[in-house]
Amino acid sequence: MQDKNDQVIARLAKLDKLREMGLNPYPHSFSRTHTSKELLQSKSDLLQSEEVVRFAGRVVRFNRKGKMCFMHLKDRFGRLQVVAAANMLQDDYEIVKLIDLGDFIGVEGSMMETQKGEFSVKASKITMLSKVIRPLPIPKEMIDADGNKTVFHEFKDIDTRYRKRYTDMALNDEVRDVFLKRSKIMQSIREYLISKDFIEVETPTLQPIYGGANARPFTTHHNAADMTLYLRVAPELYLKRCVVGGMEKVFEFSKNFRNEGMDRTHSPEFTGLEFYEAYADYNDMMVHFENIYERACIAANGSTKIQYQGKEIDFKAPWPRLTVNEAIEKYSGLKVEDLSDQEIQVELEKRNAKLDGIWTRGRAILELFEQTAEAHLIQPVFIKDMPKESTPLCKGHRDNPDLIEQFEPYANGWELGNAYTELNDPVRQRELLEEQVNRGRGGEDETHPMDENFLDAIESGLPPTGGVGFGIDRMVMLLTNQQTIRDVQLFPLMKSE
RNA sequence: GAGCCAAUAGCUCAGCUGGUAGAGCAACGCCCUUUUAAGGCGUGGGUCGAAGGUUCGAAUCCUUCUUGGCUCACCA
Repeated sequence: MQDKNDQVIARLAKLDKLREMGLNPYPHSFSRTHTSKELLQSKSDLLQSEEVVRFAGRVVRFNRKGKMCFMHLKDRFGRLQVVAAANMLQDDYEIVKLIDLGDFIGVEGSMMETQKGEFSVKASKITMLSKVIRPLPIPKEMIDADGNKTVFHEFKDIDTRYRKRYTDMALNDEVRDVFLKRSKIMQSIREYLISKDFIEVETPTLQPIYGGANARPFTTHHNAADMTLYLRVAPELYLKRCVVGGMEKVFEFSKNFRNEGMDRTHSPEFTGLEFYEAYADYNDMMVHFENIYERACIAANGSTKIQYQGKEIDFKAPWPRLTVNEAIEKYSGLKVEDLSDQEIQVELEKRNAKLDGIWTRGRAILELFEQTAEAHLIQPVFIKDMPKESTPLCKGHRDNPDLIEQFEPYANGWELGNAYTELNDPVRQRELLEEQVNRGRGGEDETHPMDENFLDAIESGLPPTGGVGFGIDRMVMLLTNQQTIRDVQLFPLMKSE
């Protein structure tokens, strides 16, 4: 190993000693009779029966007292004290002398209470399960009479914690909790969609043509086929092919990759969920969306209400629906319908906003919405009926030719997702995609490639369909009160040290 | 991409206007059979993020770089 400090050397010496004693410091398994949670649950029975239990975990506290030693072992459910006394353990007490903080050990013994009343395993046998050779900066904790926990010398260097997430998780319970909640959130989404008869599918991550979102892709190369491939920016175009194929209701948890900037809410790889339902429209999708969010919130927090950075947000369904124009009027008093293009531009200038690329009335209205309304959208709300310039994949509005049937759910001022009554008119679809290819990406030099195979699919018949896409990471951030996307991704990308 | 801030022992930090590196925890040795941040006595541990520069002398001042954080910009 690279850096050998005194502590590593001391642990390697203990490792040798264990081997000299004829012990395997890395045995193949250990059968537990109880986890820490199970021991606590059967506390009174076990104290009475003096049944022999087998318990294992990582040593997170150590208090040697001559020929006696108190340890706390931590498993995934919590920590529990082990009392290791020389007269009980006989030869095994030699092992106790070679234990360091961070080691995994297994104990066998009966349950007891110490003089201070702490429920503990009275060890009659100790087994080293994994000798750790690198010191773990395990903090000391003090719990006062009121049950408040104070942590001393906490492992908190942010950079190191992301780079060594295994250590971070082992030491900081709150970190592991976030990922437990993430798992519960994903599970609740999956259960909801499956209960509504959706089929979970997997579509390509490596794609010869990328699409479905206006984003810059990562590029890679397949050697044997000698072809350029892209990591997907969104699964949308493939999921629609599934609907064309008759699957009717499909969803996918999709790792998406976008070769753009990184900040508090953007990571180059992130998880999206998209689902599509044949014979449904965007109104049906709003119902699914608010149900999914409400259930996920309950799964993670046991309530529809959360605190996010001091703000209370209630995800209880149903959520209000506002059109873009209604939202602008609500928060600025401006009636967009009555304003000329000129007047809209004046309102934008008043707010120091400028439009990159080609000026169109629709894009200007969207910009005005962002300037006036977005920051106010703390409680969950659906913003719907965007100007038609917004996206080429959405169907026109049934009542207004200037609008499309798109909605974006908002909460905490964040755009949480994006959904449409999907465009299924193949002639119109081709026109819009060709326009996009010709236009390139709003003022930038890169163009969006034309996906002929996707158009062929739409030409082969997409039923009326509603679709939704949203970011799981941002959802987990909200529902676990985390401020940065790195805190909800297990192993976030870091630059090389 | 811009501005500001930070990087010192395994961990958490101190180190003033430049004088040759410090604490607590952890580690090592000894004592201790009911501890709870256990305690007592003793010992070792550092390329002060990296590279240059100024100076008799740099952790400290200057420059550049690296990594991270915050704010802003970009990004449907």
